[in-house]
Amino acid sequence: MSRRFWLFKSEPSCYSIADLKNAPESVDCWDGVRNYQARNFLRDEIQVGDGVFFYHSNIPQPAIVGLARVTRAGYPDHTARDPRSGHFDPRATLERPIWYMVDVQFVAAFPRPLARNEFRDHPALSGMEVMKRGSRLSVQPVSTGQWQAVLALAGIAEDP
DNA sequence: GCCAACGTTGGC
DNA sequence: GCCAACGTTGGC
Repeated sequence: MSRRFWLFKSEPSCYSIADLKNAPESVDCWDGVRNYQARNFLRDEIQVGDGVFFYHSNIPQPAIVGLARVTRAGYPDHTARDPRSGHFDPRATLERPIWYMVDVQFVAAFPRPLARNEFRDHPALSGMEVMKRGSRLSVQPVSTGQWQAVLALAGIAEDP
C-alpha cells in the first residue's frame, strides 16, 4: 500500500499543533475519536508514514496549520477505559476496545495558517471533505492532488 | 452566542 | 426498522 494522506481536526483550545510539537519527541497519540467512520480510518486504513494535515476547528478562522506524519498504526484508545477521561466509554473492554487511535509526529507548522475559506474557490480544494457543509468527520481522507495543492499554497516545495 | 447539520439513542 | 428527540460539532 502506497502512502496516503489525511486531515485530522482538533479544536486548538483542546489540542493544538503546538501541543503536538511540544510533546516528547514531538510524538503523541491521537486519542478521543468517538465516531465510527473516523474510527474505521484509524483502525483499518491509516498506516505508518501517511501524511496528515493538522486542522484547527471551532475558531474564527478555521485553518490547516501544519503537517504531521503517522508513526504508529491503529491500536486501542486506552482513554475509552479510563473513567477519569472525558472520552470514557463504559462499553469498551480490553477484549473489545471499540475505539482506536494512531500516533502522529509533528513535521512542520505552515508559515501562516491556510484558512478554510481560501479553499472555497480553489479548483482542487473546494471539494475537500472539510469544505462540505455540516461536515463533522474529524479524520478525513485527502487525495494526493489535494495534498500537493495545499503544500503548494503553503509554499512548501518539497514534501517533507 | 447562534443555529444548522449531524450522529446516536431509544421508544414504539 | 422507523423516526423523533437529544446532545454535539463547528462555521459564522
